[in-house]
Amino acid sequence: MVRRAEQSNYSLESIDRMALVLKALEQAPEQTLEQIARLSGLNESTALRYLLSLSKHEMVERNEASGRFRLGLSLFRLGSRSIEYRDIVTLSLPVMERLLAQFGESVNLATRQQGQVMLLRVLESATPTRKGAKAGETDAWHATSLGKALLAAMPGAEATSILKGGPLAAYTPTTLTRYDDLLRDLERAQTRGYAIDDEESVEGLRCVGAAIRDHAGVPRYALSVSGPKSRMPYQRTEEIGTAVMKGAAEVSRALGA
Amino acid sequence: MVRRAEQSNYSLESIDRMALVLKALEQAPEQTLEQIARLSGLNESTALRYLLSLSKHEMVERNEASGRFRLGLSLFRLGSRSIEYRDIVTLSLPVMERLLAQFGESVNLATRQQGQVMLLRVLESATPTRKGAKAGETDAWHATSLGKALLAAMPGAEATSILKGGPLAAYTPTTLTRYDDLLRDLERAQTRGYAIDDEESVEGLRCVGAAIRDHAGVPRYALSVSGPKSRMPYQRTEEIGTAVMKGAAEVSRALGA
DNA sequence: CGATCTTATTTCATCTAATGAAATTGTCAA
DNA sequence: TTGACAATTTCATTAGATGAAATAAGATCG
Repeated sequence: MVRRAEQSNYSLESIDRMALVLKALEQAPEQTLEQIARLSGLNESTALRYLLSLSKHEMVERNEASGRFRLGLSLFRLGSRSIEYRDIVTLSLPVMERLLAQFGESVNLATRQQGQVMLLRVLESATPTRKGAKAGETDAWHATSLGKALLAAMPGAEATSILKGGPLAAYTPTTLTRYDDLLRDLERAQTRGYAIDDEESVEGLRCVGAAIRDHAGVPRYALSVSGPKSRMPYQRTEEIGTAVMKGAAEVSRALGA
Repeated sequence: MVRRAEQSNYSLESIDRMALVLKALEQAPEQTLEQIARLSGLNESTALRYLLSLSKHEMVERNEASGRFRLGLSLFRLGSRSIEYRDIVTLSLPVMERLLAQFGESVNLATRQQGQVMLLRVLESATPTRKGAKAGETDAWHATSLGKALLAAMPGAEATSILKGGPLAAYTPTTLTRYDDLLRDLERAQTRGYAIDDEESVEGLRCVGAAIRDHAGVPRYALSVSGPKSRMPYQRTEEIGTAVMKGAAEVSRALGA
């Protein structure tokens, strides 16, 4: 009954082109036909046809006044459905709620998506100082506890190939932009069991994160707690880190790791 | 510069077929090729090609063990982007937060999408008893305060055409399933300024909602507060209803109504 | 108020690339 | 082992996608 497709040339070009259009629309909130054509590399006629066709299904909308195009609400509906029934979301929710209740800081769940780290769910701290990250956003691999927790948990070769994808951008003065520093940090995370982001992505923000392994033992998700450094002194970081690690292990077990 | 497409035959069939596939995938969390082909009306070969092509872009994923198909995480990412920059979401957030703080009950924002009422944003009450609705879900027009608030605010002919779409399904014993009853209820909502859902969609749940008008005065969104009837006696319903109505008017003004 | 410019939309001849019936292959269950 | 079932691949056919060029609608400027 189960047989997996092997042919790579088994792909519709129109779907690839549609994906190019959507990828272009992701780049900015609202764009003109010209911009979209340029970004997607499609002929203007073709880009317009894709945009109008997608509009019909509300996957693309346009600003009535300016005629510009933007991503449509059908995508929001489909996207909501796409995580609704995932085990990872339902299984980690109780753990996330417990961490939020215990420490009062924001709790985040992320996964790998198209080579990036994407937030799946965010439980926000009730305090006014919070990062304000939203599910669906993508984070840097090397500058967040979520990304580093995943990197530290995966085979070295895989981590290397991800990091080779681009330079280590500096988001703050403490971002680890040197390869050696990062590798050492990942080793520390490995022995410690959780990764630390000490203002490396956002100034004033400290996070601790640990990887979650799926049924096959693959580190596919990561759990983190993040808060302003004023409320996250190093001693507390250790305490929270241990709890995050335990929580991640608990979810891993629930997934059948 | 702005010229609007008029030709309806300006649409790519491959995009229509892709939409059929995605629509089929929305019906259930995970499906076999056969189910998807049947639901979408496509030939199995064709359906498979679309599914594999969409998989390449992570808009579709498959269960490794069973080979079944499901909606992919790219859609979640795209969907998040699609509401990120909308005025309605940013403008109503402060109002929603104020209502949550004031009454301690869940606050919901919805819009029309593909002929249905879809939740755009939900701020959940901190109490354990809460509906647990999630953004992206769709609600019944005739059995929720959000739907009824929209119906009551739109021209009668439009409301009628929406309601003619199907029978008035009964979700609870108090759901208004008779056309006359519903119309009378909508009239009451009109004079009152907000709609009430008194356990009409979920037993034990009471909601009050009001419509938000866009810059052109079209009732495009709705705001509601929902809570268990134990905490929503009629007197409080009135108080909250007035606040919701005022909040909705505030957002309408912010949108330029 | 008209001319000009910019950008979106439409047309249409060409031929790429999508289709689906049938054959094949892999898995599961007996 | 052997069917039975469902997924995958092949391939001849032609539907339907493409893009260059023409057109139309606003916007801007003099």
